[in-house]
Amino acid sequence: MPAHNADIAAIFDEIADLLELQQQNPFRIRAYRRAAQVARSQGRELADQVAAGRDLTALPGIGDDLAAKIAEIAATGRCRTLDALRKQVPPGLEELLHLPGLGPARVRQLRRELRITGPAQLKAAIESGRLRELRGFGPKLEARLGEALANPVTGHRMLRATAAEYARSLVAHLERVPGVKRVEVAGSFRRGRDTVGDLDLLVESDSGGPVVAAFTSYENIREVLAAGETRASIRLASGLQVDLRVVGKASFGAALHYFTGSKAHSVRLRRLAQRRGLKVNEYGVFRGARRIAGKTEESVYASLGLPWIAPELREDSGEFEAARRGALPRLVTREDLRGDLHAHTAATDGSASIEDMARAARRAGLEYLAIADHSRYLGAHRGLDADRLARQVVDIEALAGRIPGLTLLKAIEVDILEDGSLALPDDVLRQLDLVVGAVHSHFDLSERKQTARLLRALERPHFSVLAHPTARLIGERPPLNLDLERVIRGCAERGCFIELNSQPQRLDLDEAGCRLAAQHGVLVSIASDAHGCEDFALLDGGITQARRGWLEAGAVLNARPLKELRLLLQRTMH
DNA sequence: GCCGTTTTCGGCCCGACTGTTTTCAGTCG
Repeated sequence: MPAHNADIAAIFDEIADLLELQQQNPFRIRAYRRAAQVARSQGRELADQVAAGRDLTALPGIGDDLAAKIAEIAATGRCRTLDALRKQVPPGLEELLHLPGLGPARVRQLRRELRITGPAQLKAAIESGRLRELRGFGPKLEARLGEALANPVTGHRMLRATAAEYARSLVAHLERVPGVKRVEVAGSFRRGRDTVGDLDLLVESDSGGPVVAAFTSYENIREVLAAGETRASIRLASGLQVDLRVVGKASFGAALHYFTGSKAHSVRLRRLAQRRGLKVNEYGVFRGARRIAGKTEESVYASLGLPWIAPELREDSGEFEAARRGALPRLVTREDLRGDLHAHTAATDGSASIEDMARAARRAGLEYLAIADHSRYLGAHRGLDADRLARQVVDIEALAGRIPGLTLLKAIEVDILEDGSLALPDDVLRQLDLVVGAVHSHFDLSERKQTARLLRALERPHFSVLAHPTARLIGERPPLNLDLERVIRGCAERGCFIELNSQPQRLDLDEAGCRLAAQHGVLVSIASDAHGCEDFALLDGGITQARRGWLEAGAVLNARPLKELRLLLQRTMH
């Protein structure tokens, strides 16, 4: 089985955990953690890069040793270093390491003094009262560990769109506190990740006390995890953890930068500063005791000779190198979008008429809209067959010119069947402006079969855009077993396009897929997949994801003017 | 284990909060 980047990352993270338990050189441990991060953020499969003979030591944080380990994992799916470590460390210790409040030092202490090597023994030690006799373990830690053992970590991440609702009301709550001048959501939310593990709120105020007090007395709190002068953490009833920091005006930019992260990006920035004899912390950039920057993020970057880097790019996955070369992308914005190539109506599972959807699209600032309702396929209710599609085409044509500033395009979201054929015949598809193809069944084929299925679909005479390419539903359904790079190459060869579906649960392509598409010159259709008039707002989420994937307007199909779009689509409809 | 406009060895990001201490180690972000 070929090793994917996520597999490589998991192996490096586990090596780091095990080395930590053995109290090895912390910088060696950090190197493995960094490598895991780098592997995860790669757009292209490392295994493919190895096969293509690429020198992996060109990647940040990857030297001769780690490059060799990546090659080993790519070739064998295993890593001898990890295999050896696993023999030296009892398997339960790693589980203990992931409990809140336990780090390597305490896990080693548990093993040394109580012979505890796993969760079950820890539980027994708590129940027998032996745990609290250990130096450094008191009643609070005991209670916290007992809790964690009783309720195994959900570790669940929340959809960004869901977290946004909590963020909105928390921000409004804090903005009402006297003395608060500014509130920003930082963290992975600001970086635009599709899911967030927690919310990080940053407040500008001269005194932290009242802000912390207001924060920790917010309504839906399950528990206050920590509360100091300038910092506090709460857990909401929903389980969402929210962290607060309060800083003064002179530090706001530095703090916003620091709490936006990512950690890898921040660490990299601090190292750059260090080499220049500067120190960066959340209060500013310092030369000795003198603050030389920090009021704005721009000032922080500028003090290091760098242009401001957009939050979506801050993953230490090439943005520093690009910034130094003056080659940062001009990321696509919502204003760049001229149309939307995937929307539904009440004819299938949408809620509005063609005309209402068209007017809503116009209100959302779009110039063209493709009506792409579902085709009928096995088991689907109300999908369009050839006759109903023909009638819808007539309806769409009847609206031509009736909605000022908006052009309707005739399309279909046609099912890709198990064998790669499409659910409607060629002579029906031919009458449309574009064909959007999608997988809605047979999600569990092998990688070989699934890849072949999609490649066959792309080869159909009428096929324009591959919709939600991996069919993932975040937190519900994993992505298809797919050689995505092979499929993207297929799109390039065939002149087809690939979709970034903006539904919050899909956001499919992901950021790595976006980078792959751009590398292969395949234009991305950022689509709302709207099922109602309000759904064009979802395009914002798609744009955020596209920005995380380094996409510029030139790489986005529906940023093209209508005339140009028509030419591109015609080539897919011969 | 990585890395270099202070280079091939000697460094490696930084601070707040907690719990348990009695001056601080460990954890966390």
